[in-house]
Amino acid sequence: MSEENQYTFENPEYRKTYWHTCSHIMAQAVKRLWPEVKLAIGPAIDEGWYYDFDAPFTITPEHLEKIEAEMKKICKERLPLVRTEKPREEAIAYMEGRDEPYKVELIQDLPEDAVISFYTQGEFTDLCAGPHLDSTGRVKGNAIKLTSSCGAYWRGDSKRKMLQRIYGIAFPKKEELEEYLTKRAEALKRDHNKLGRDLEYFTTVDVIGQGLPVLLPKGARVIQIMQRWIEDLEQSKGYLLTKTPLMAKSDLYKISGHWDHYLDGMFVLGDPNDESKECFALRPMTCPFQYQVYLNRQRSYRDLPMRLGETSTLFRNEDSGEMHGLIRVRQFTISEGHLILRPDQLEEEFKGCLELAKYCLGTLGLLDDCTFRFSQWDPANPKNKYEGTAEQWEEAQRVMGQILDDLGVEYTVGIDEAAFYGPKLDIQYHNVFGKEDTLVTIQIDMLLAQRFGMYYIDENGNKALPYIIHRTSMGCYERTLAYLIEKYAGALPLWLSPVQVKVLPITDRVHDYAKDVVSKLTAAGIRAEGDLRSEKLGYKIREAQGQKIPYMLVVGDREAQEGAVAVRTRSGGDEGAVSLDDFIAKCLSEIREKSRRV
RNA sequence: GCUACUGUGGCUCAGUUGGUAGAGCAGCUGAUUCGUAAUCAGCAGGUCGCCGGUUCGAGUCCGGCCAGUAGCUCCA
Repeated sequence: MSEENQYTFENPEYRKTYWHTCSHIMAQAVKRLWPEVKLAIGPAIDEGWYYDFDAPFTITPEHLEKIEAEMKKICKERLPLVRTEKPREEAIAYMEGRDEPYKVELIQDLPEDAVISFYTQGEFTDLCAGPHLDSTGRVKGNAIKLTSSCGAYWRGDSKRKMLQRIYGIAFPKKEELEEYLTKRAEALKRDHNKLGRDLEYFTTVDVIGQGLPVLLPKGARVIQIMQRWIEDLEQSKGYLLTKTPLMAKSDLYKISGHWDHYLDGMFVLGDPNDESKECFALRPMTCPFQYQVYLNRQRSYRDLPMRLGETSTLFRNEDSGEMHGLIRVRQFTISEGHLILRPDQLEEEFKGCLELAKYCLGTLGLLDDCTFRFSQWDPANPKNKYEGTAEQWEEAQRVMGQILDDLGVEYTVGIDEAAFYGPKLDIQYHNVFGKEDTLVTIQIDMLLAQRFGMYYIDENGNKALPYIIHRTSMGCYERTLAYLIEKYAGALPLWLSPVQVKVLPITDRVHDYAKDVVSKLTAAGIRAEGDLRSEKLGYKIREAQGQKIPYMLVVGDREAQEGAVAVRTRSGGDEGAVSLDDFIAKCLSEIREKSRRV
C-alpha cells in the first residue's frame, strides 16, 4: 500500500480505524443523551462496529434515531481525539470516579505491565488501545446507520449480565452507505428461511416442534437427488454403505464418552437416574454405531483402510434459541462416514476425504464461498471438555497441521473448537446474515478406537490400534439445501431443480400434445410437469418464473404440428422453437455436464 | 437458555381511545382458448397462535405457554 492511499477506505486498517472511531462517537452520543448508561466495550468488526451498553431502559429503534442525530452533531463539532496514558491505579481510580464499573473491570484484568491508554474527544473519554482518526470531523455524519440493537452477555459469558448491543455501519460517502444498505436488503431476499418456505421446500408446524422442519415435496426431492449422488459417489471411492440404528441404550454412549460430555444435548428416552430400567437415547452422532460394523469380527491390517459411509439421521437437543430454518435443527441427516486406518495411511486417507469434500462442494457450487478452519483444543478449557492426554492432542494436531500444510490448505485456527476426541478441519460457510456455520468437517481421532477396543492384527501378528477419521462429504442435507437456496436465490442448477421443465400449452387444443411432451421428458429421466389450466400463457409463465423453473416449454398449434417445443429459460427468456428430441438431448447433456463439474 | 421484537383466512397486509373481523393475491365454480411475467365474473374461506385473567363486553388491556425473527451464549 503506497503512502497516498493509506488513508482511504479501501485500506482495511483505515476502515477499521474509521469504524472504531465511530463506535466512540456512538458511545459519546449515548452518554450525552442518557448519562446514566454504563459503557462496556465497543470494537470495530468486519462490517462496521458495535458498542455494548448497560442501560436501565430498553433500547428501541427510536433511541437509535436519536443517537444517530447526536452522532451527526459530534461529527460536525470536529472534536480532536487525544491519546493519553495513565498508570494502572490512576486509571482505575479515574474510571471509578466516572462510575464506569465495566471499564474498571477491564483495566483490572489487563496484565500488570500493560500500557493503559485513553482517548478523549471533547467531554468524552474512553479506555482504548486505539488507533483512532485524529478528529470526529473525519467521520461523515450523514453516512452513519445504526442497524440494530440486541442483547449480548458481558464478556461473552452467559452467566453474567446481559447488556444491550448496538450495531452500526458507516462510510465516507452517503451513496456508499446507501449502496451497502441496498445490497444488504438484496441479500436478505435470498434468506432460505423465507425463500425456502415461499418456494415450498420446507415448512415448520407448531405442534411438531422447534427445529423439526417438514420437508415438502420439492425439498425432499432435492435432498433425494443429493443423497443418491453422494451414496453412489462414495461407493465409487471405496466406501462401504452401512445402516445402523437411530437409538441405543445409554451403555453405548457411556463407552463413547458422549454420556459424560453431551448428555444435555441428547434426547433421552427413559429415566437416566433409574438404574433398574433400560434407558435409551436418540443418537446425536453415528460414530459408536458405525464402529460396531468394524467390531463385527476381528480385523487384519489387510482390512484397512476400512471406509464406512452412512446417510445418517441424527438428533440433537439444541437450546430453544439456537434453531434457524434448515441451518440449525434438532433432527438432520448427514453424509456421515468413518475411516478406520493404520497410522501410515492417515495422510493419504485424510487427503482423500478433503478432495472428496471439495469435489462435492465444488459440484454444488458452494466451494468458492467456503473458508477452512483448523479447529484445535484448548488445554485450559474450563469445562474439562477434552479427552486424552496432552501428548495425544499435540500429536494429532501436529499430524493434521502437517497434512494441511502439505496440501497447501489456507486455513484459520480455531482454538477451543475441536471435538472432545480430536482436532478438526472445518469447512465453513456464511449465510445471508453473515453468520458462519460448519458445512463439512474432517476430524482425526486417536482416542475412541481404544475406548471401543477396535484393535486390528498387524503384519507381525500383534494387536494394534487404528486411527479413525470422522468425516462428511457434503455435510448434512438440510443445511446444504439451505445454503443452496441462498446461493442461487432459489434458482437451483438444472440438475438439482426439483422440477426441471414445465410444459405450458397455449390452448386446450394442445393438451394432448403437452401431456405427450411431459411423458417423453419423464421417460428420458427429466423431471417435468404440465400446466394444463385454462389460463393465458403470460399467467403460466409468470407463475413458472416465480417458481424458478429452469425451462418452460411453450406448446401451441405450431409446435404440436411440428413435434417441437418453444423453449423459454428462467434467465434468458424466449429462445425459440426446437424439436422435442433436440431439446431432450440438450437438456440431458446439460444435466450431465453441470453435475460432473468440479 | 438469555435480551428484544413479532404472531389476524395459504400469502401480503388493514382493523380508530376495548363494542363483537376487512382487502388484494392464492383457492373453488363458471365463462374465456387467448403465442412469452397477472382475462373476466361469481363463490367460499378466520374459535384473530394457545390457555387463563380484568371487563357488561377483548383481535385490541394483563399473565403464562407455544411458535417465528435478530443477536448473545452454545454447537459432538
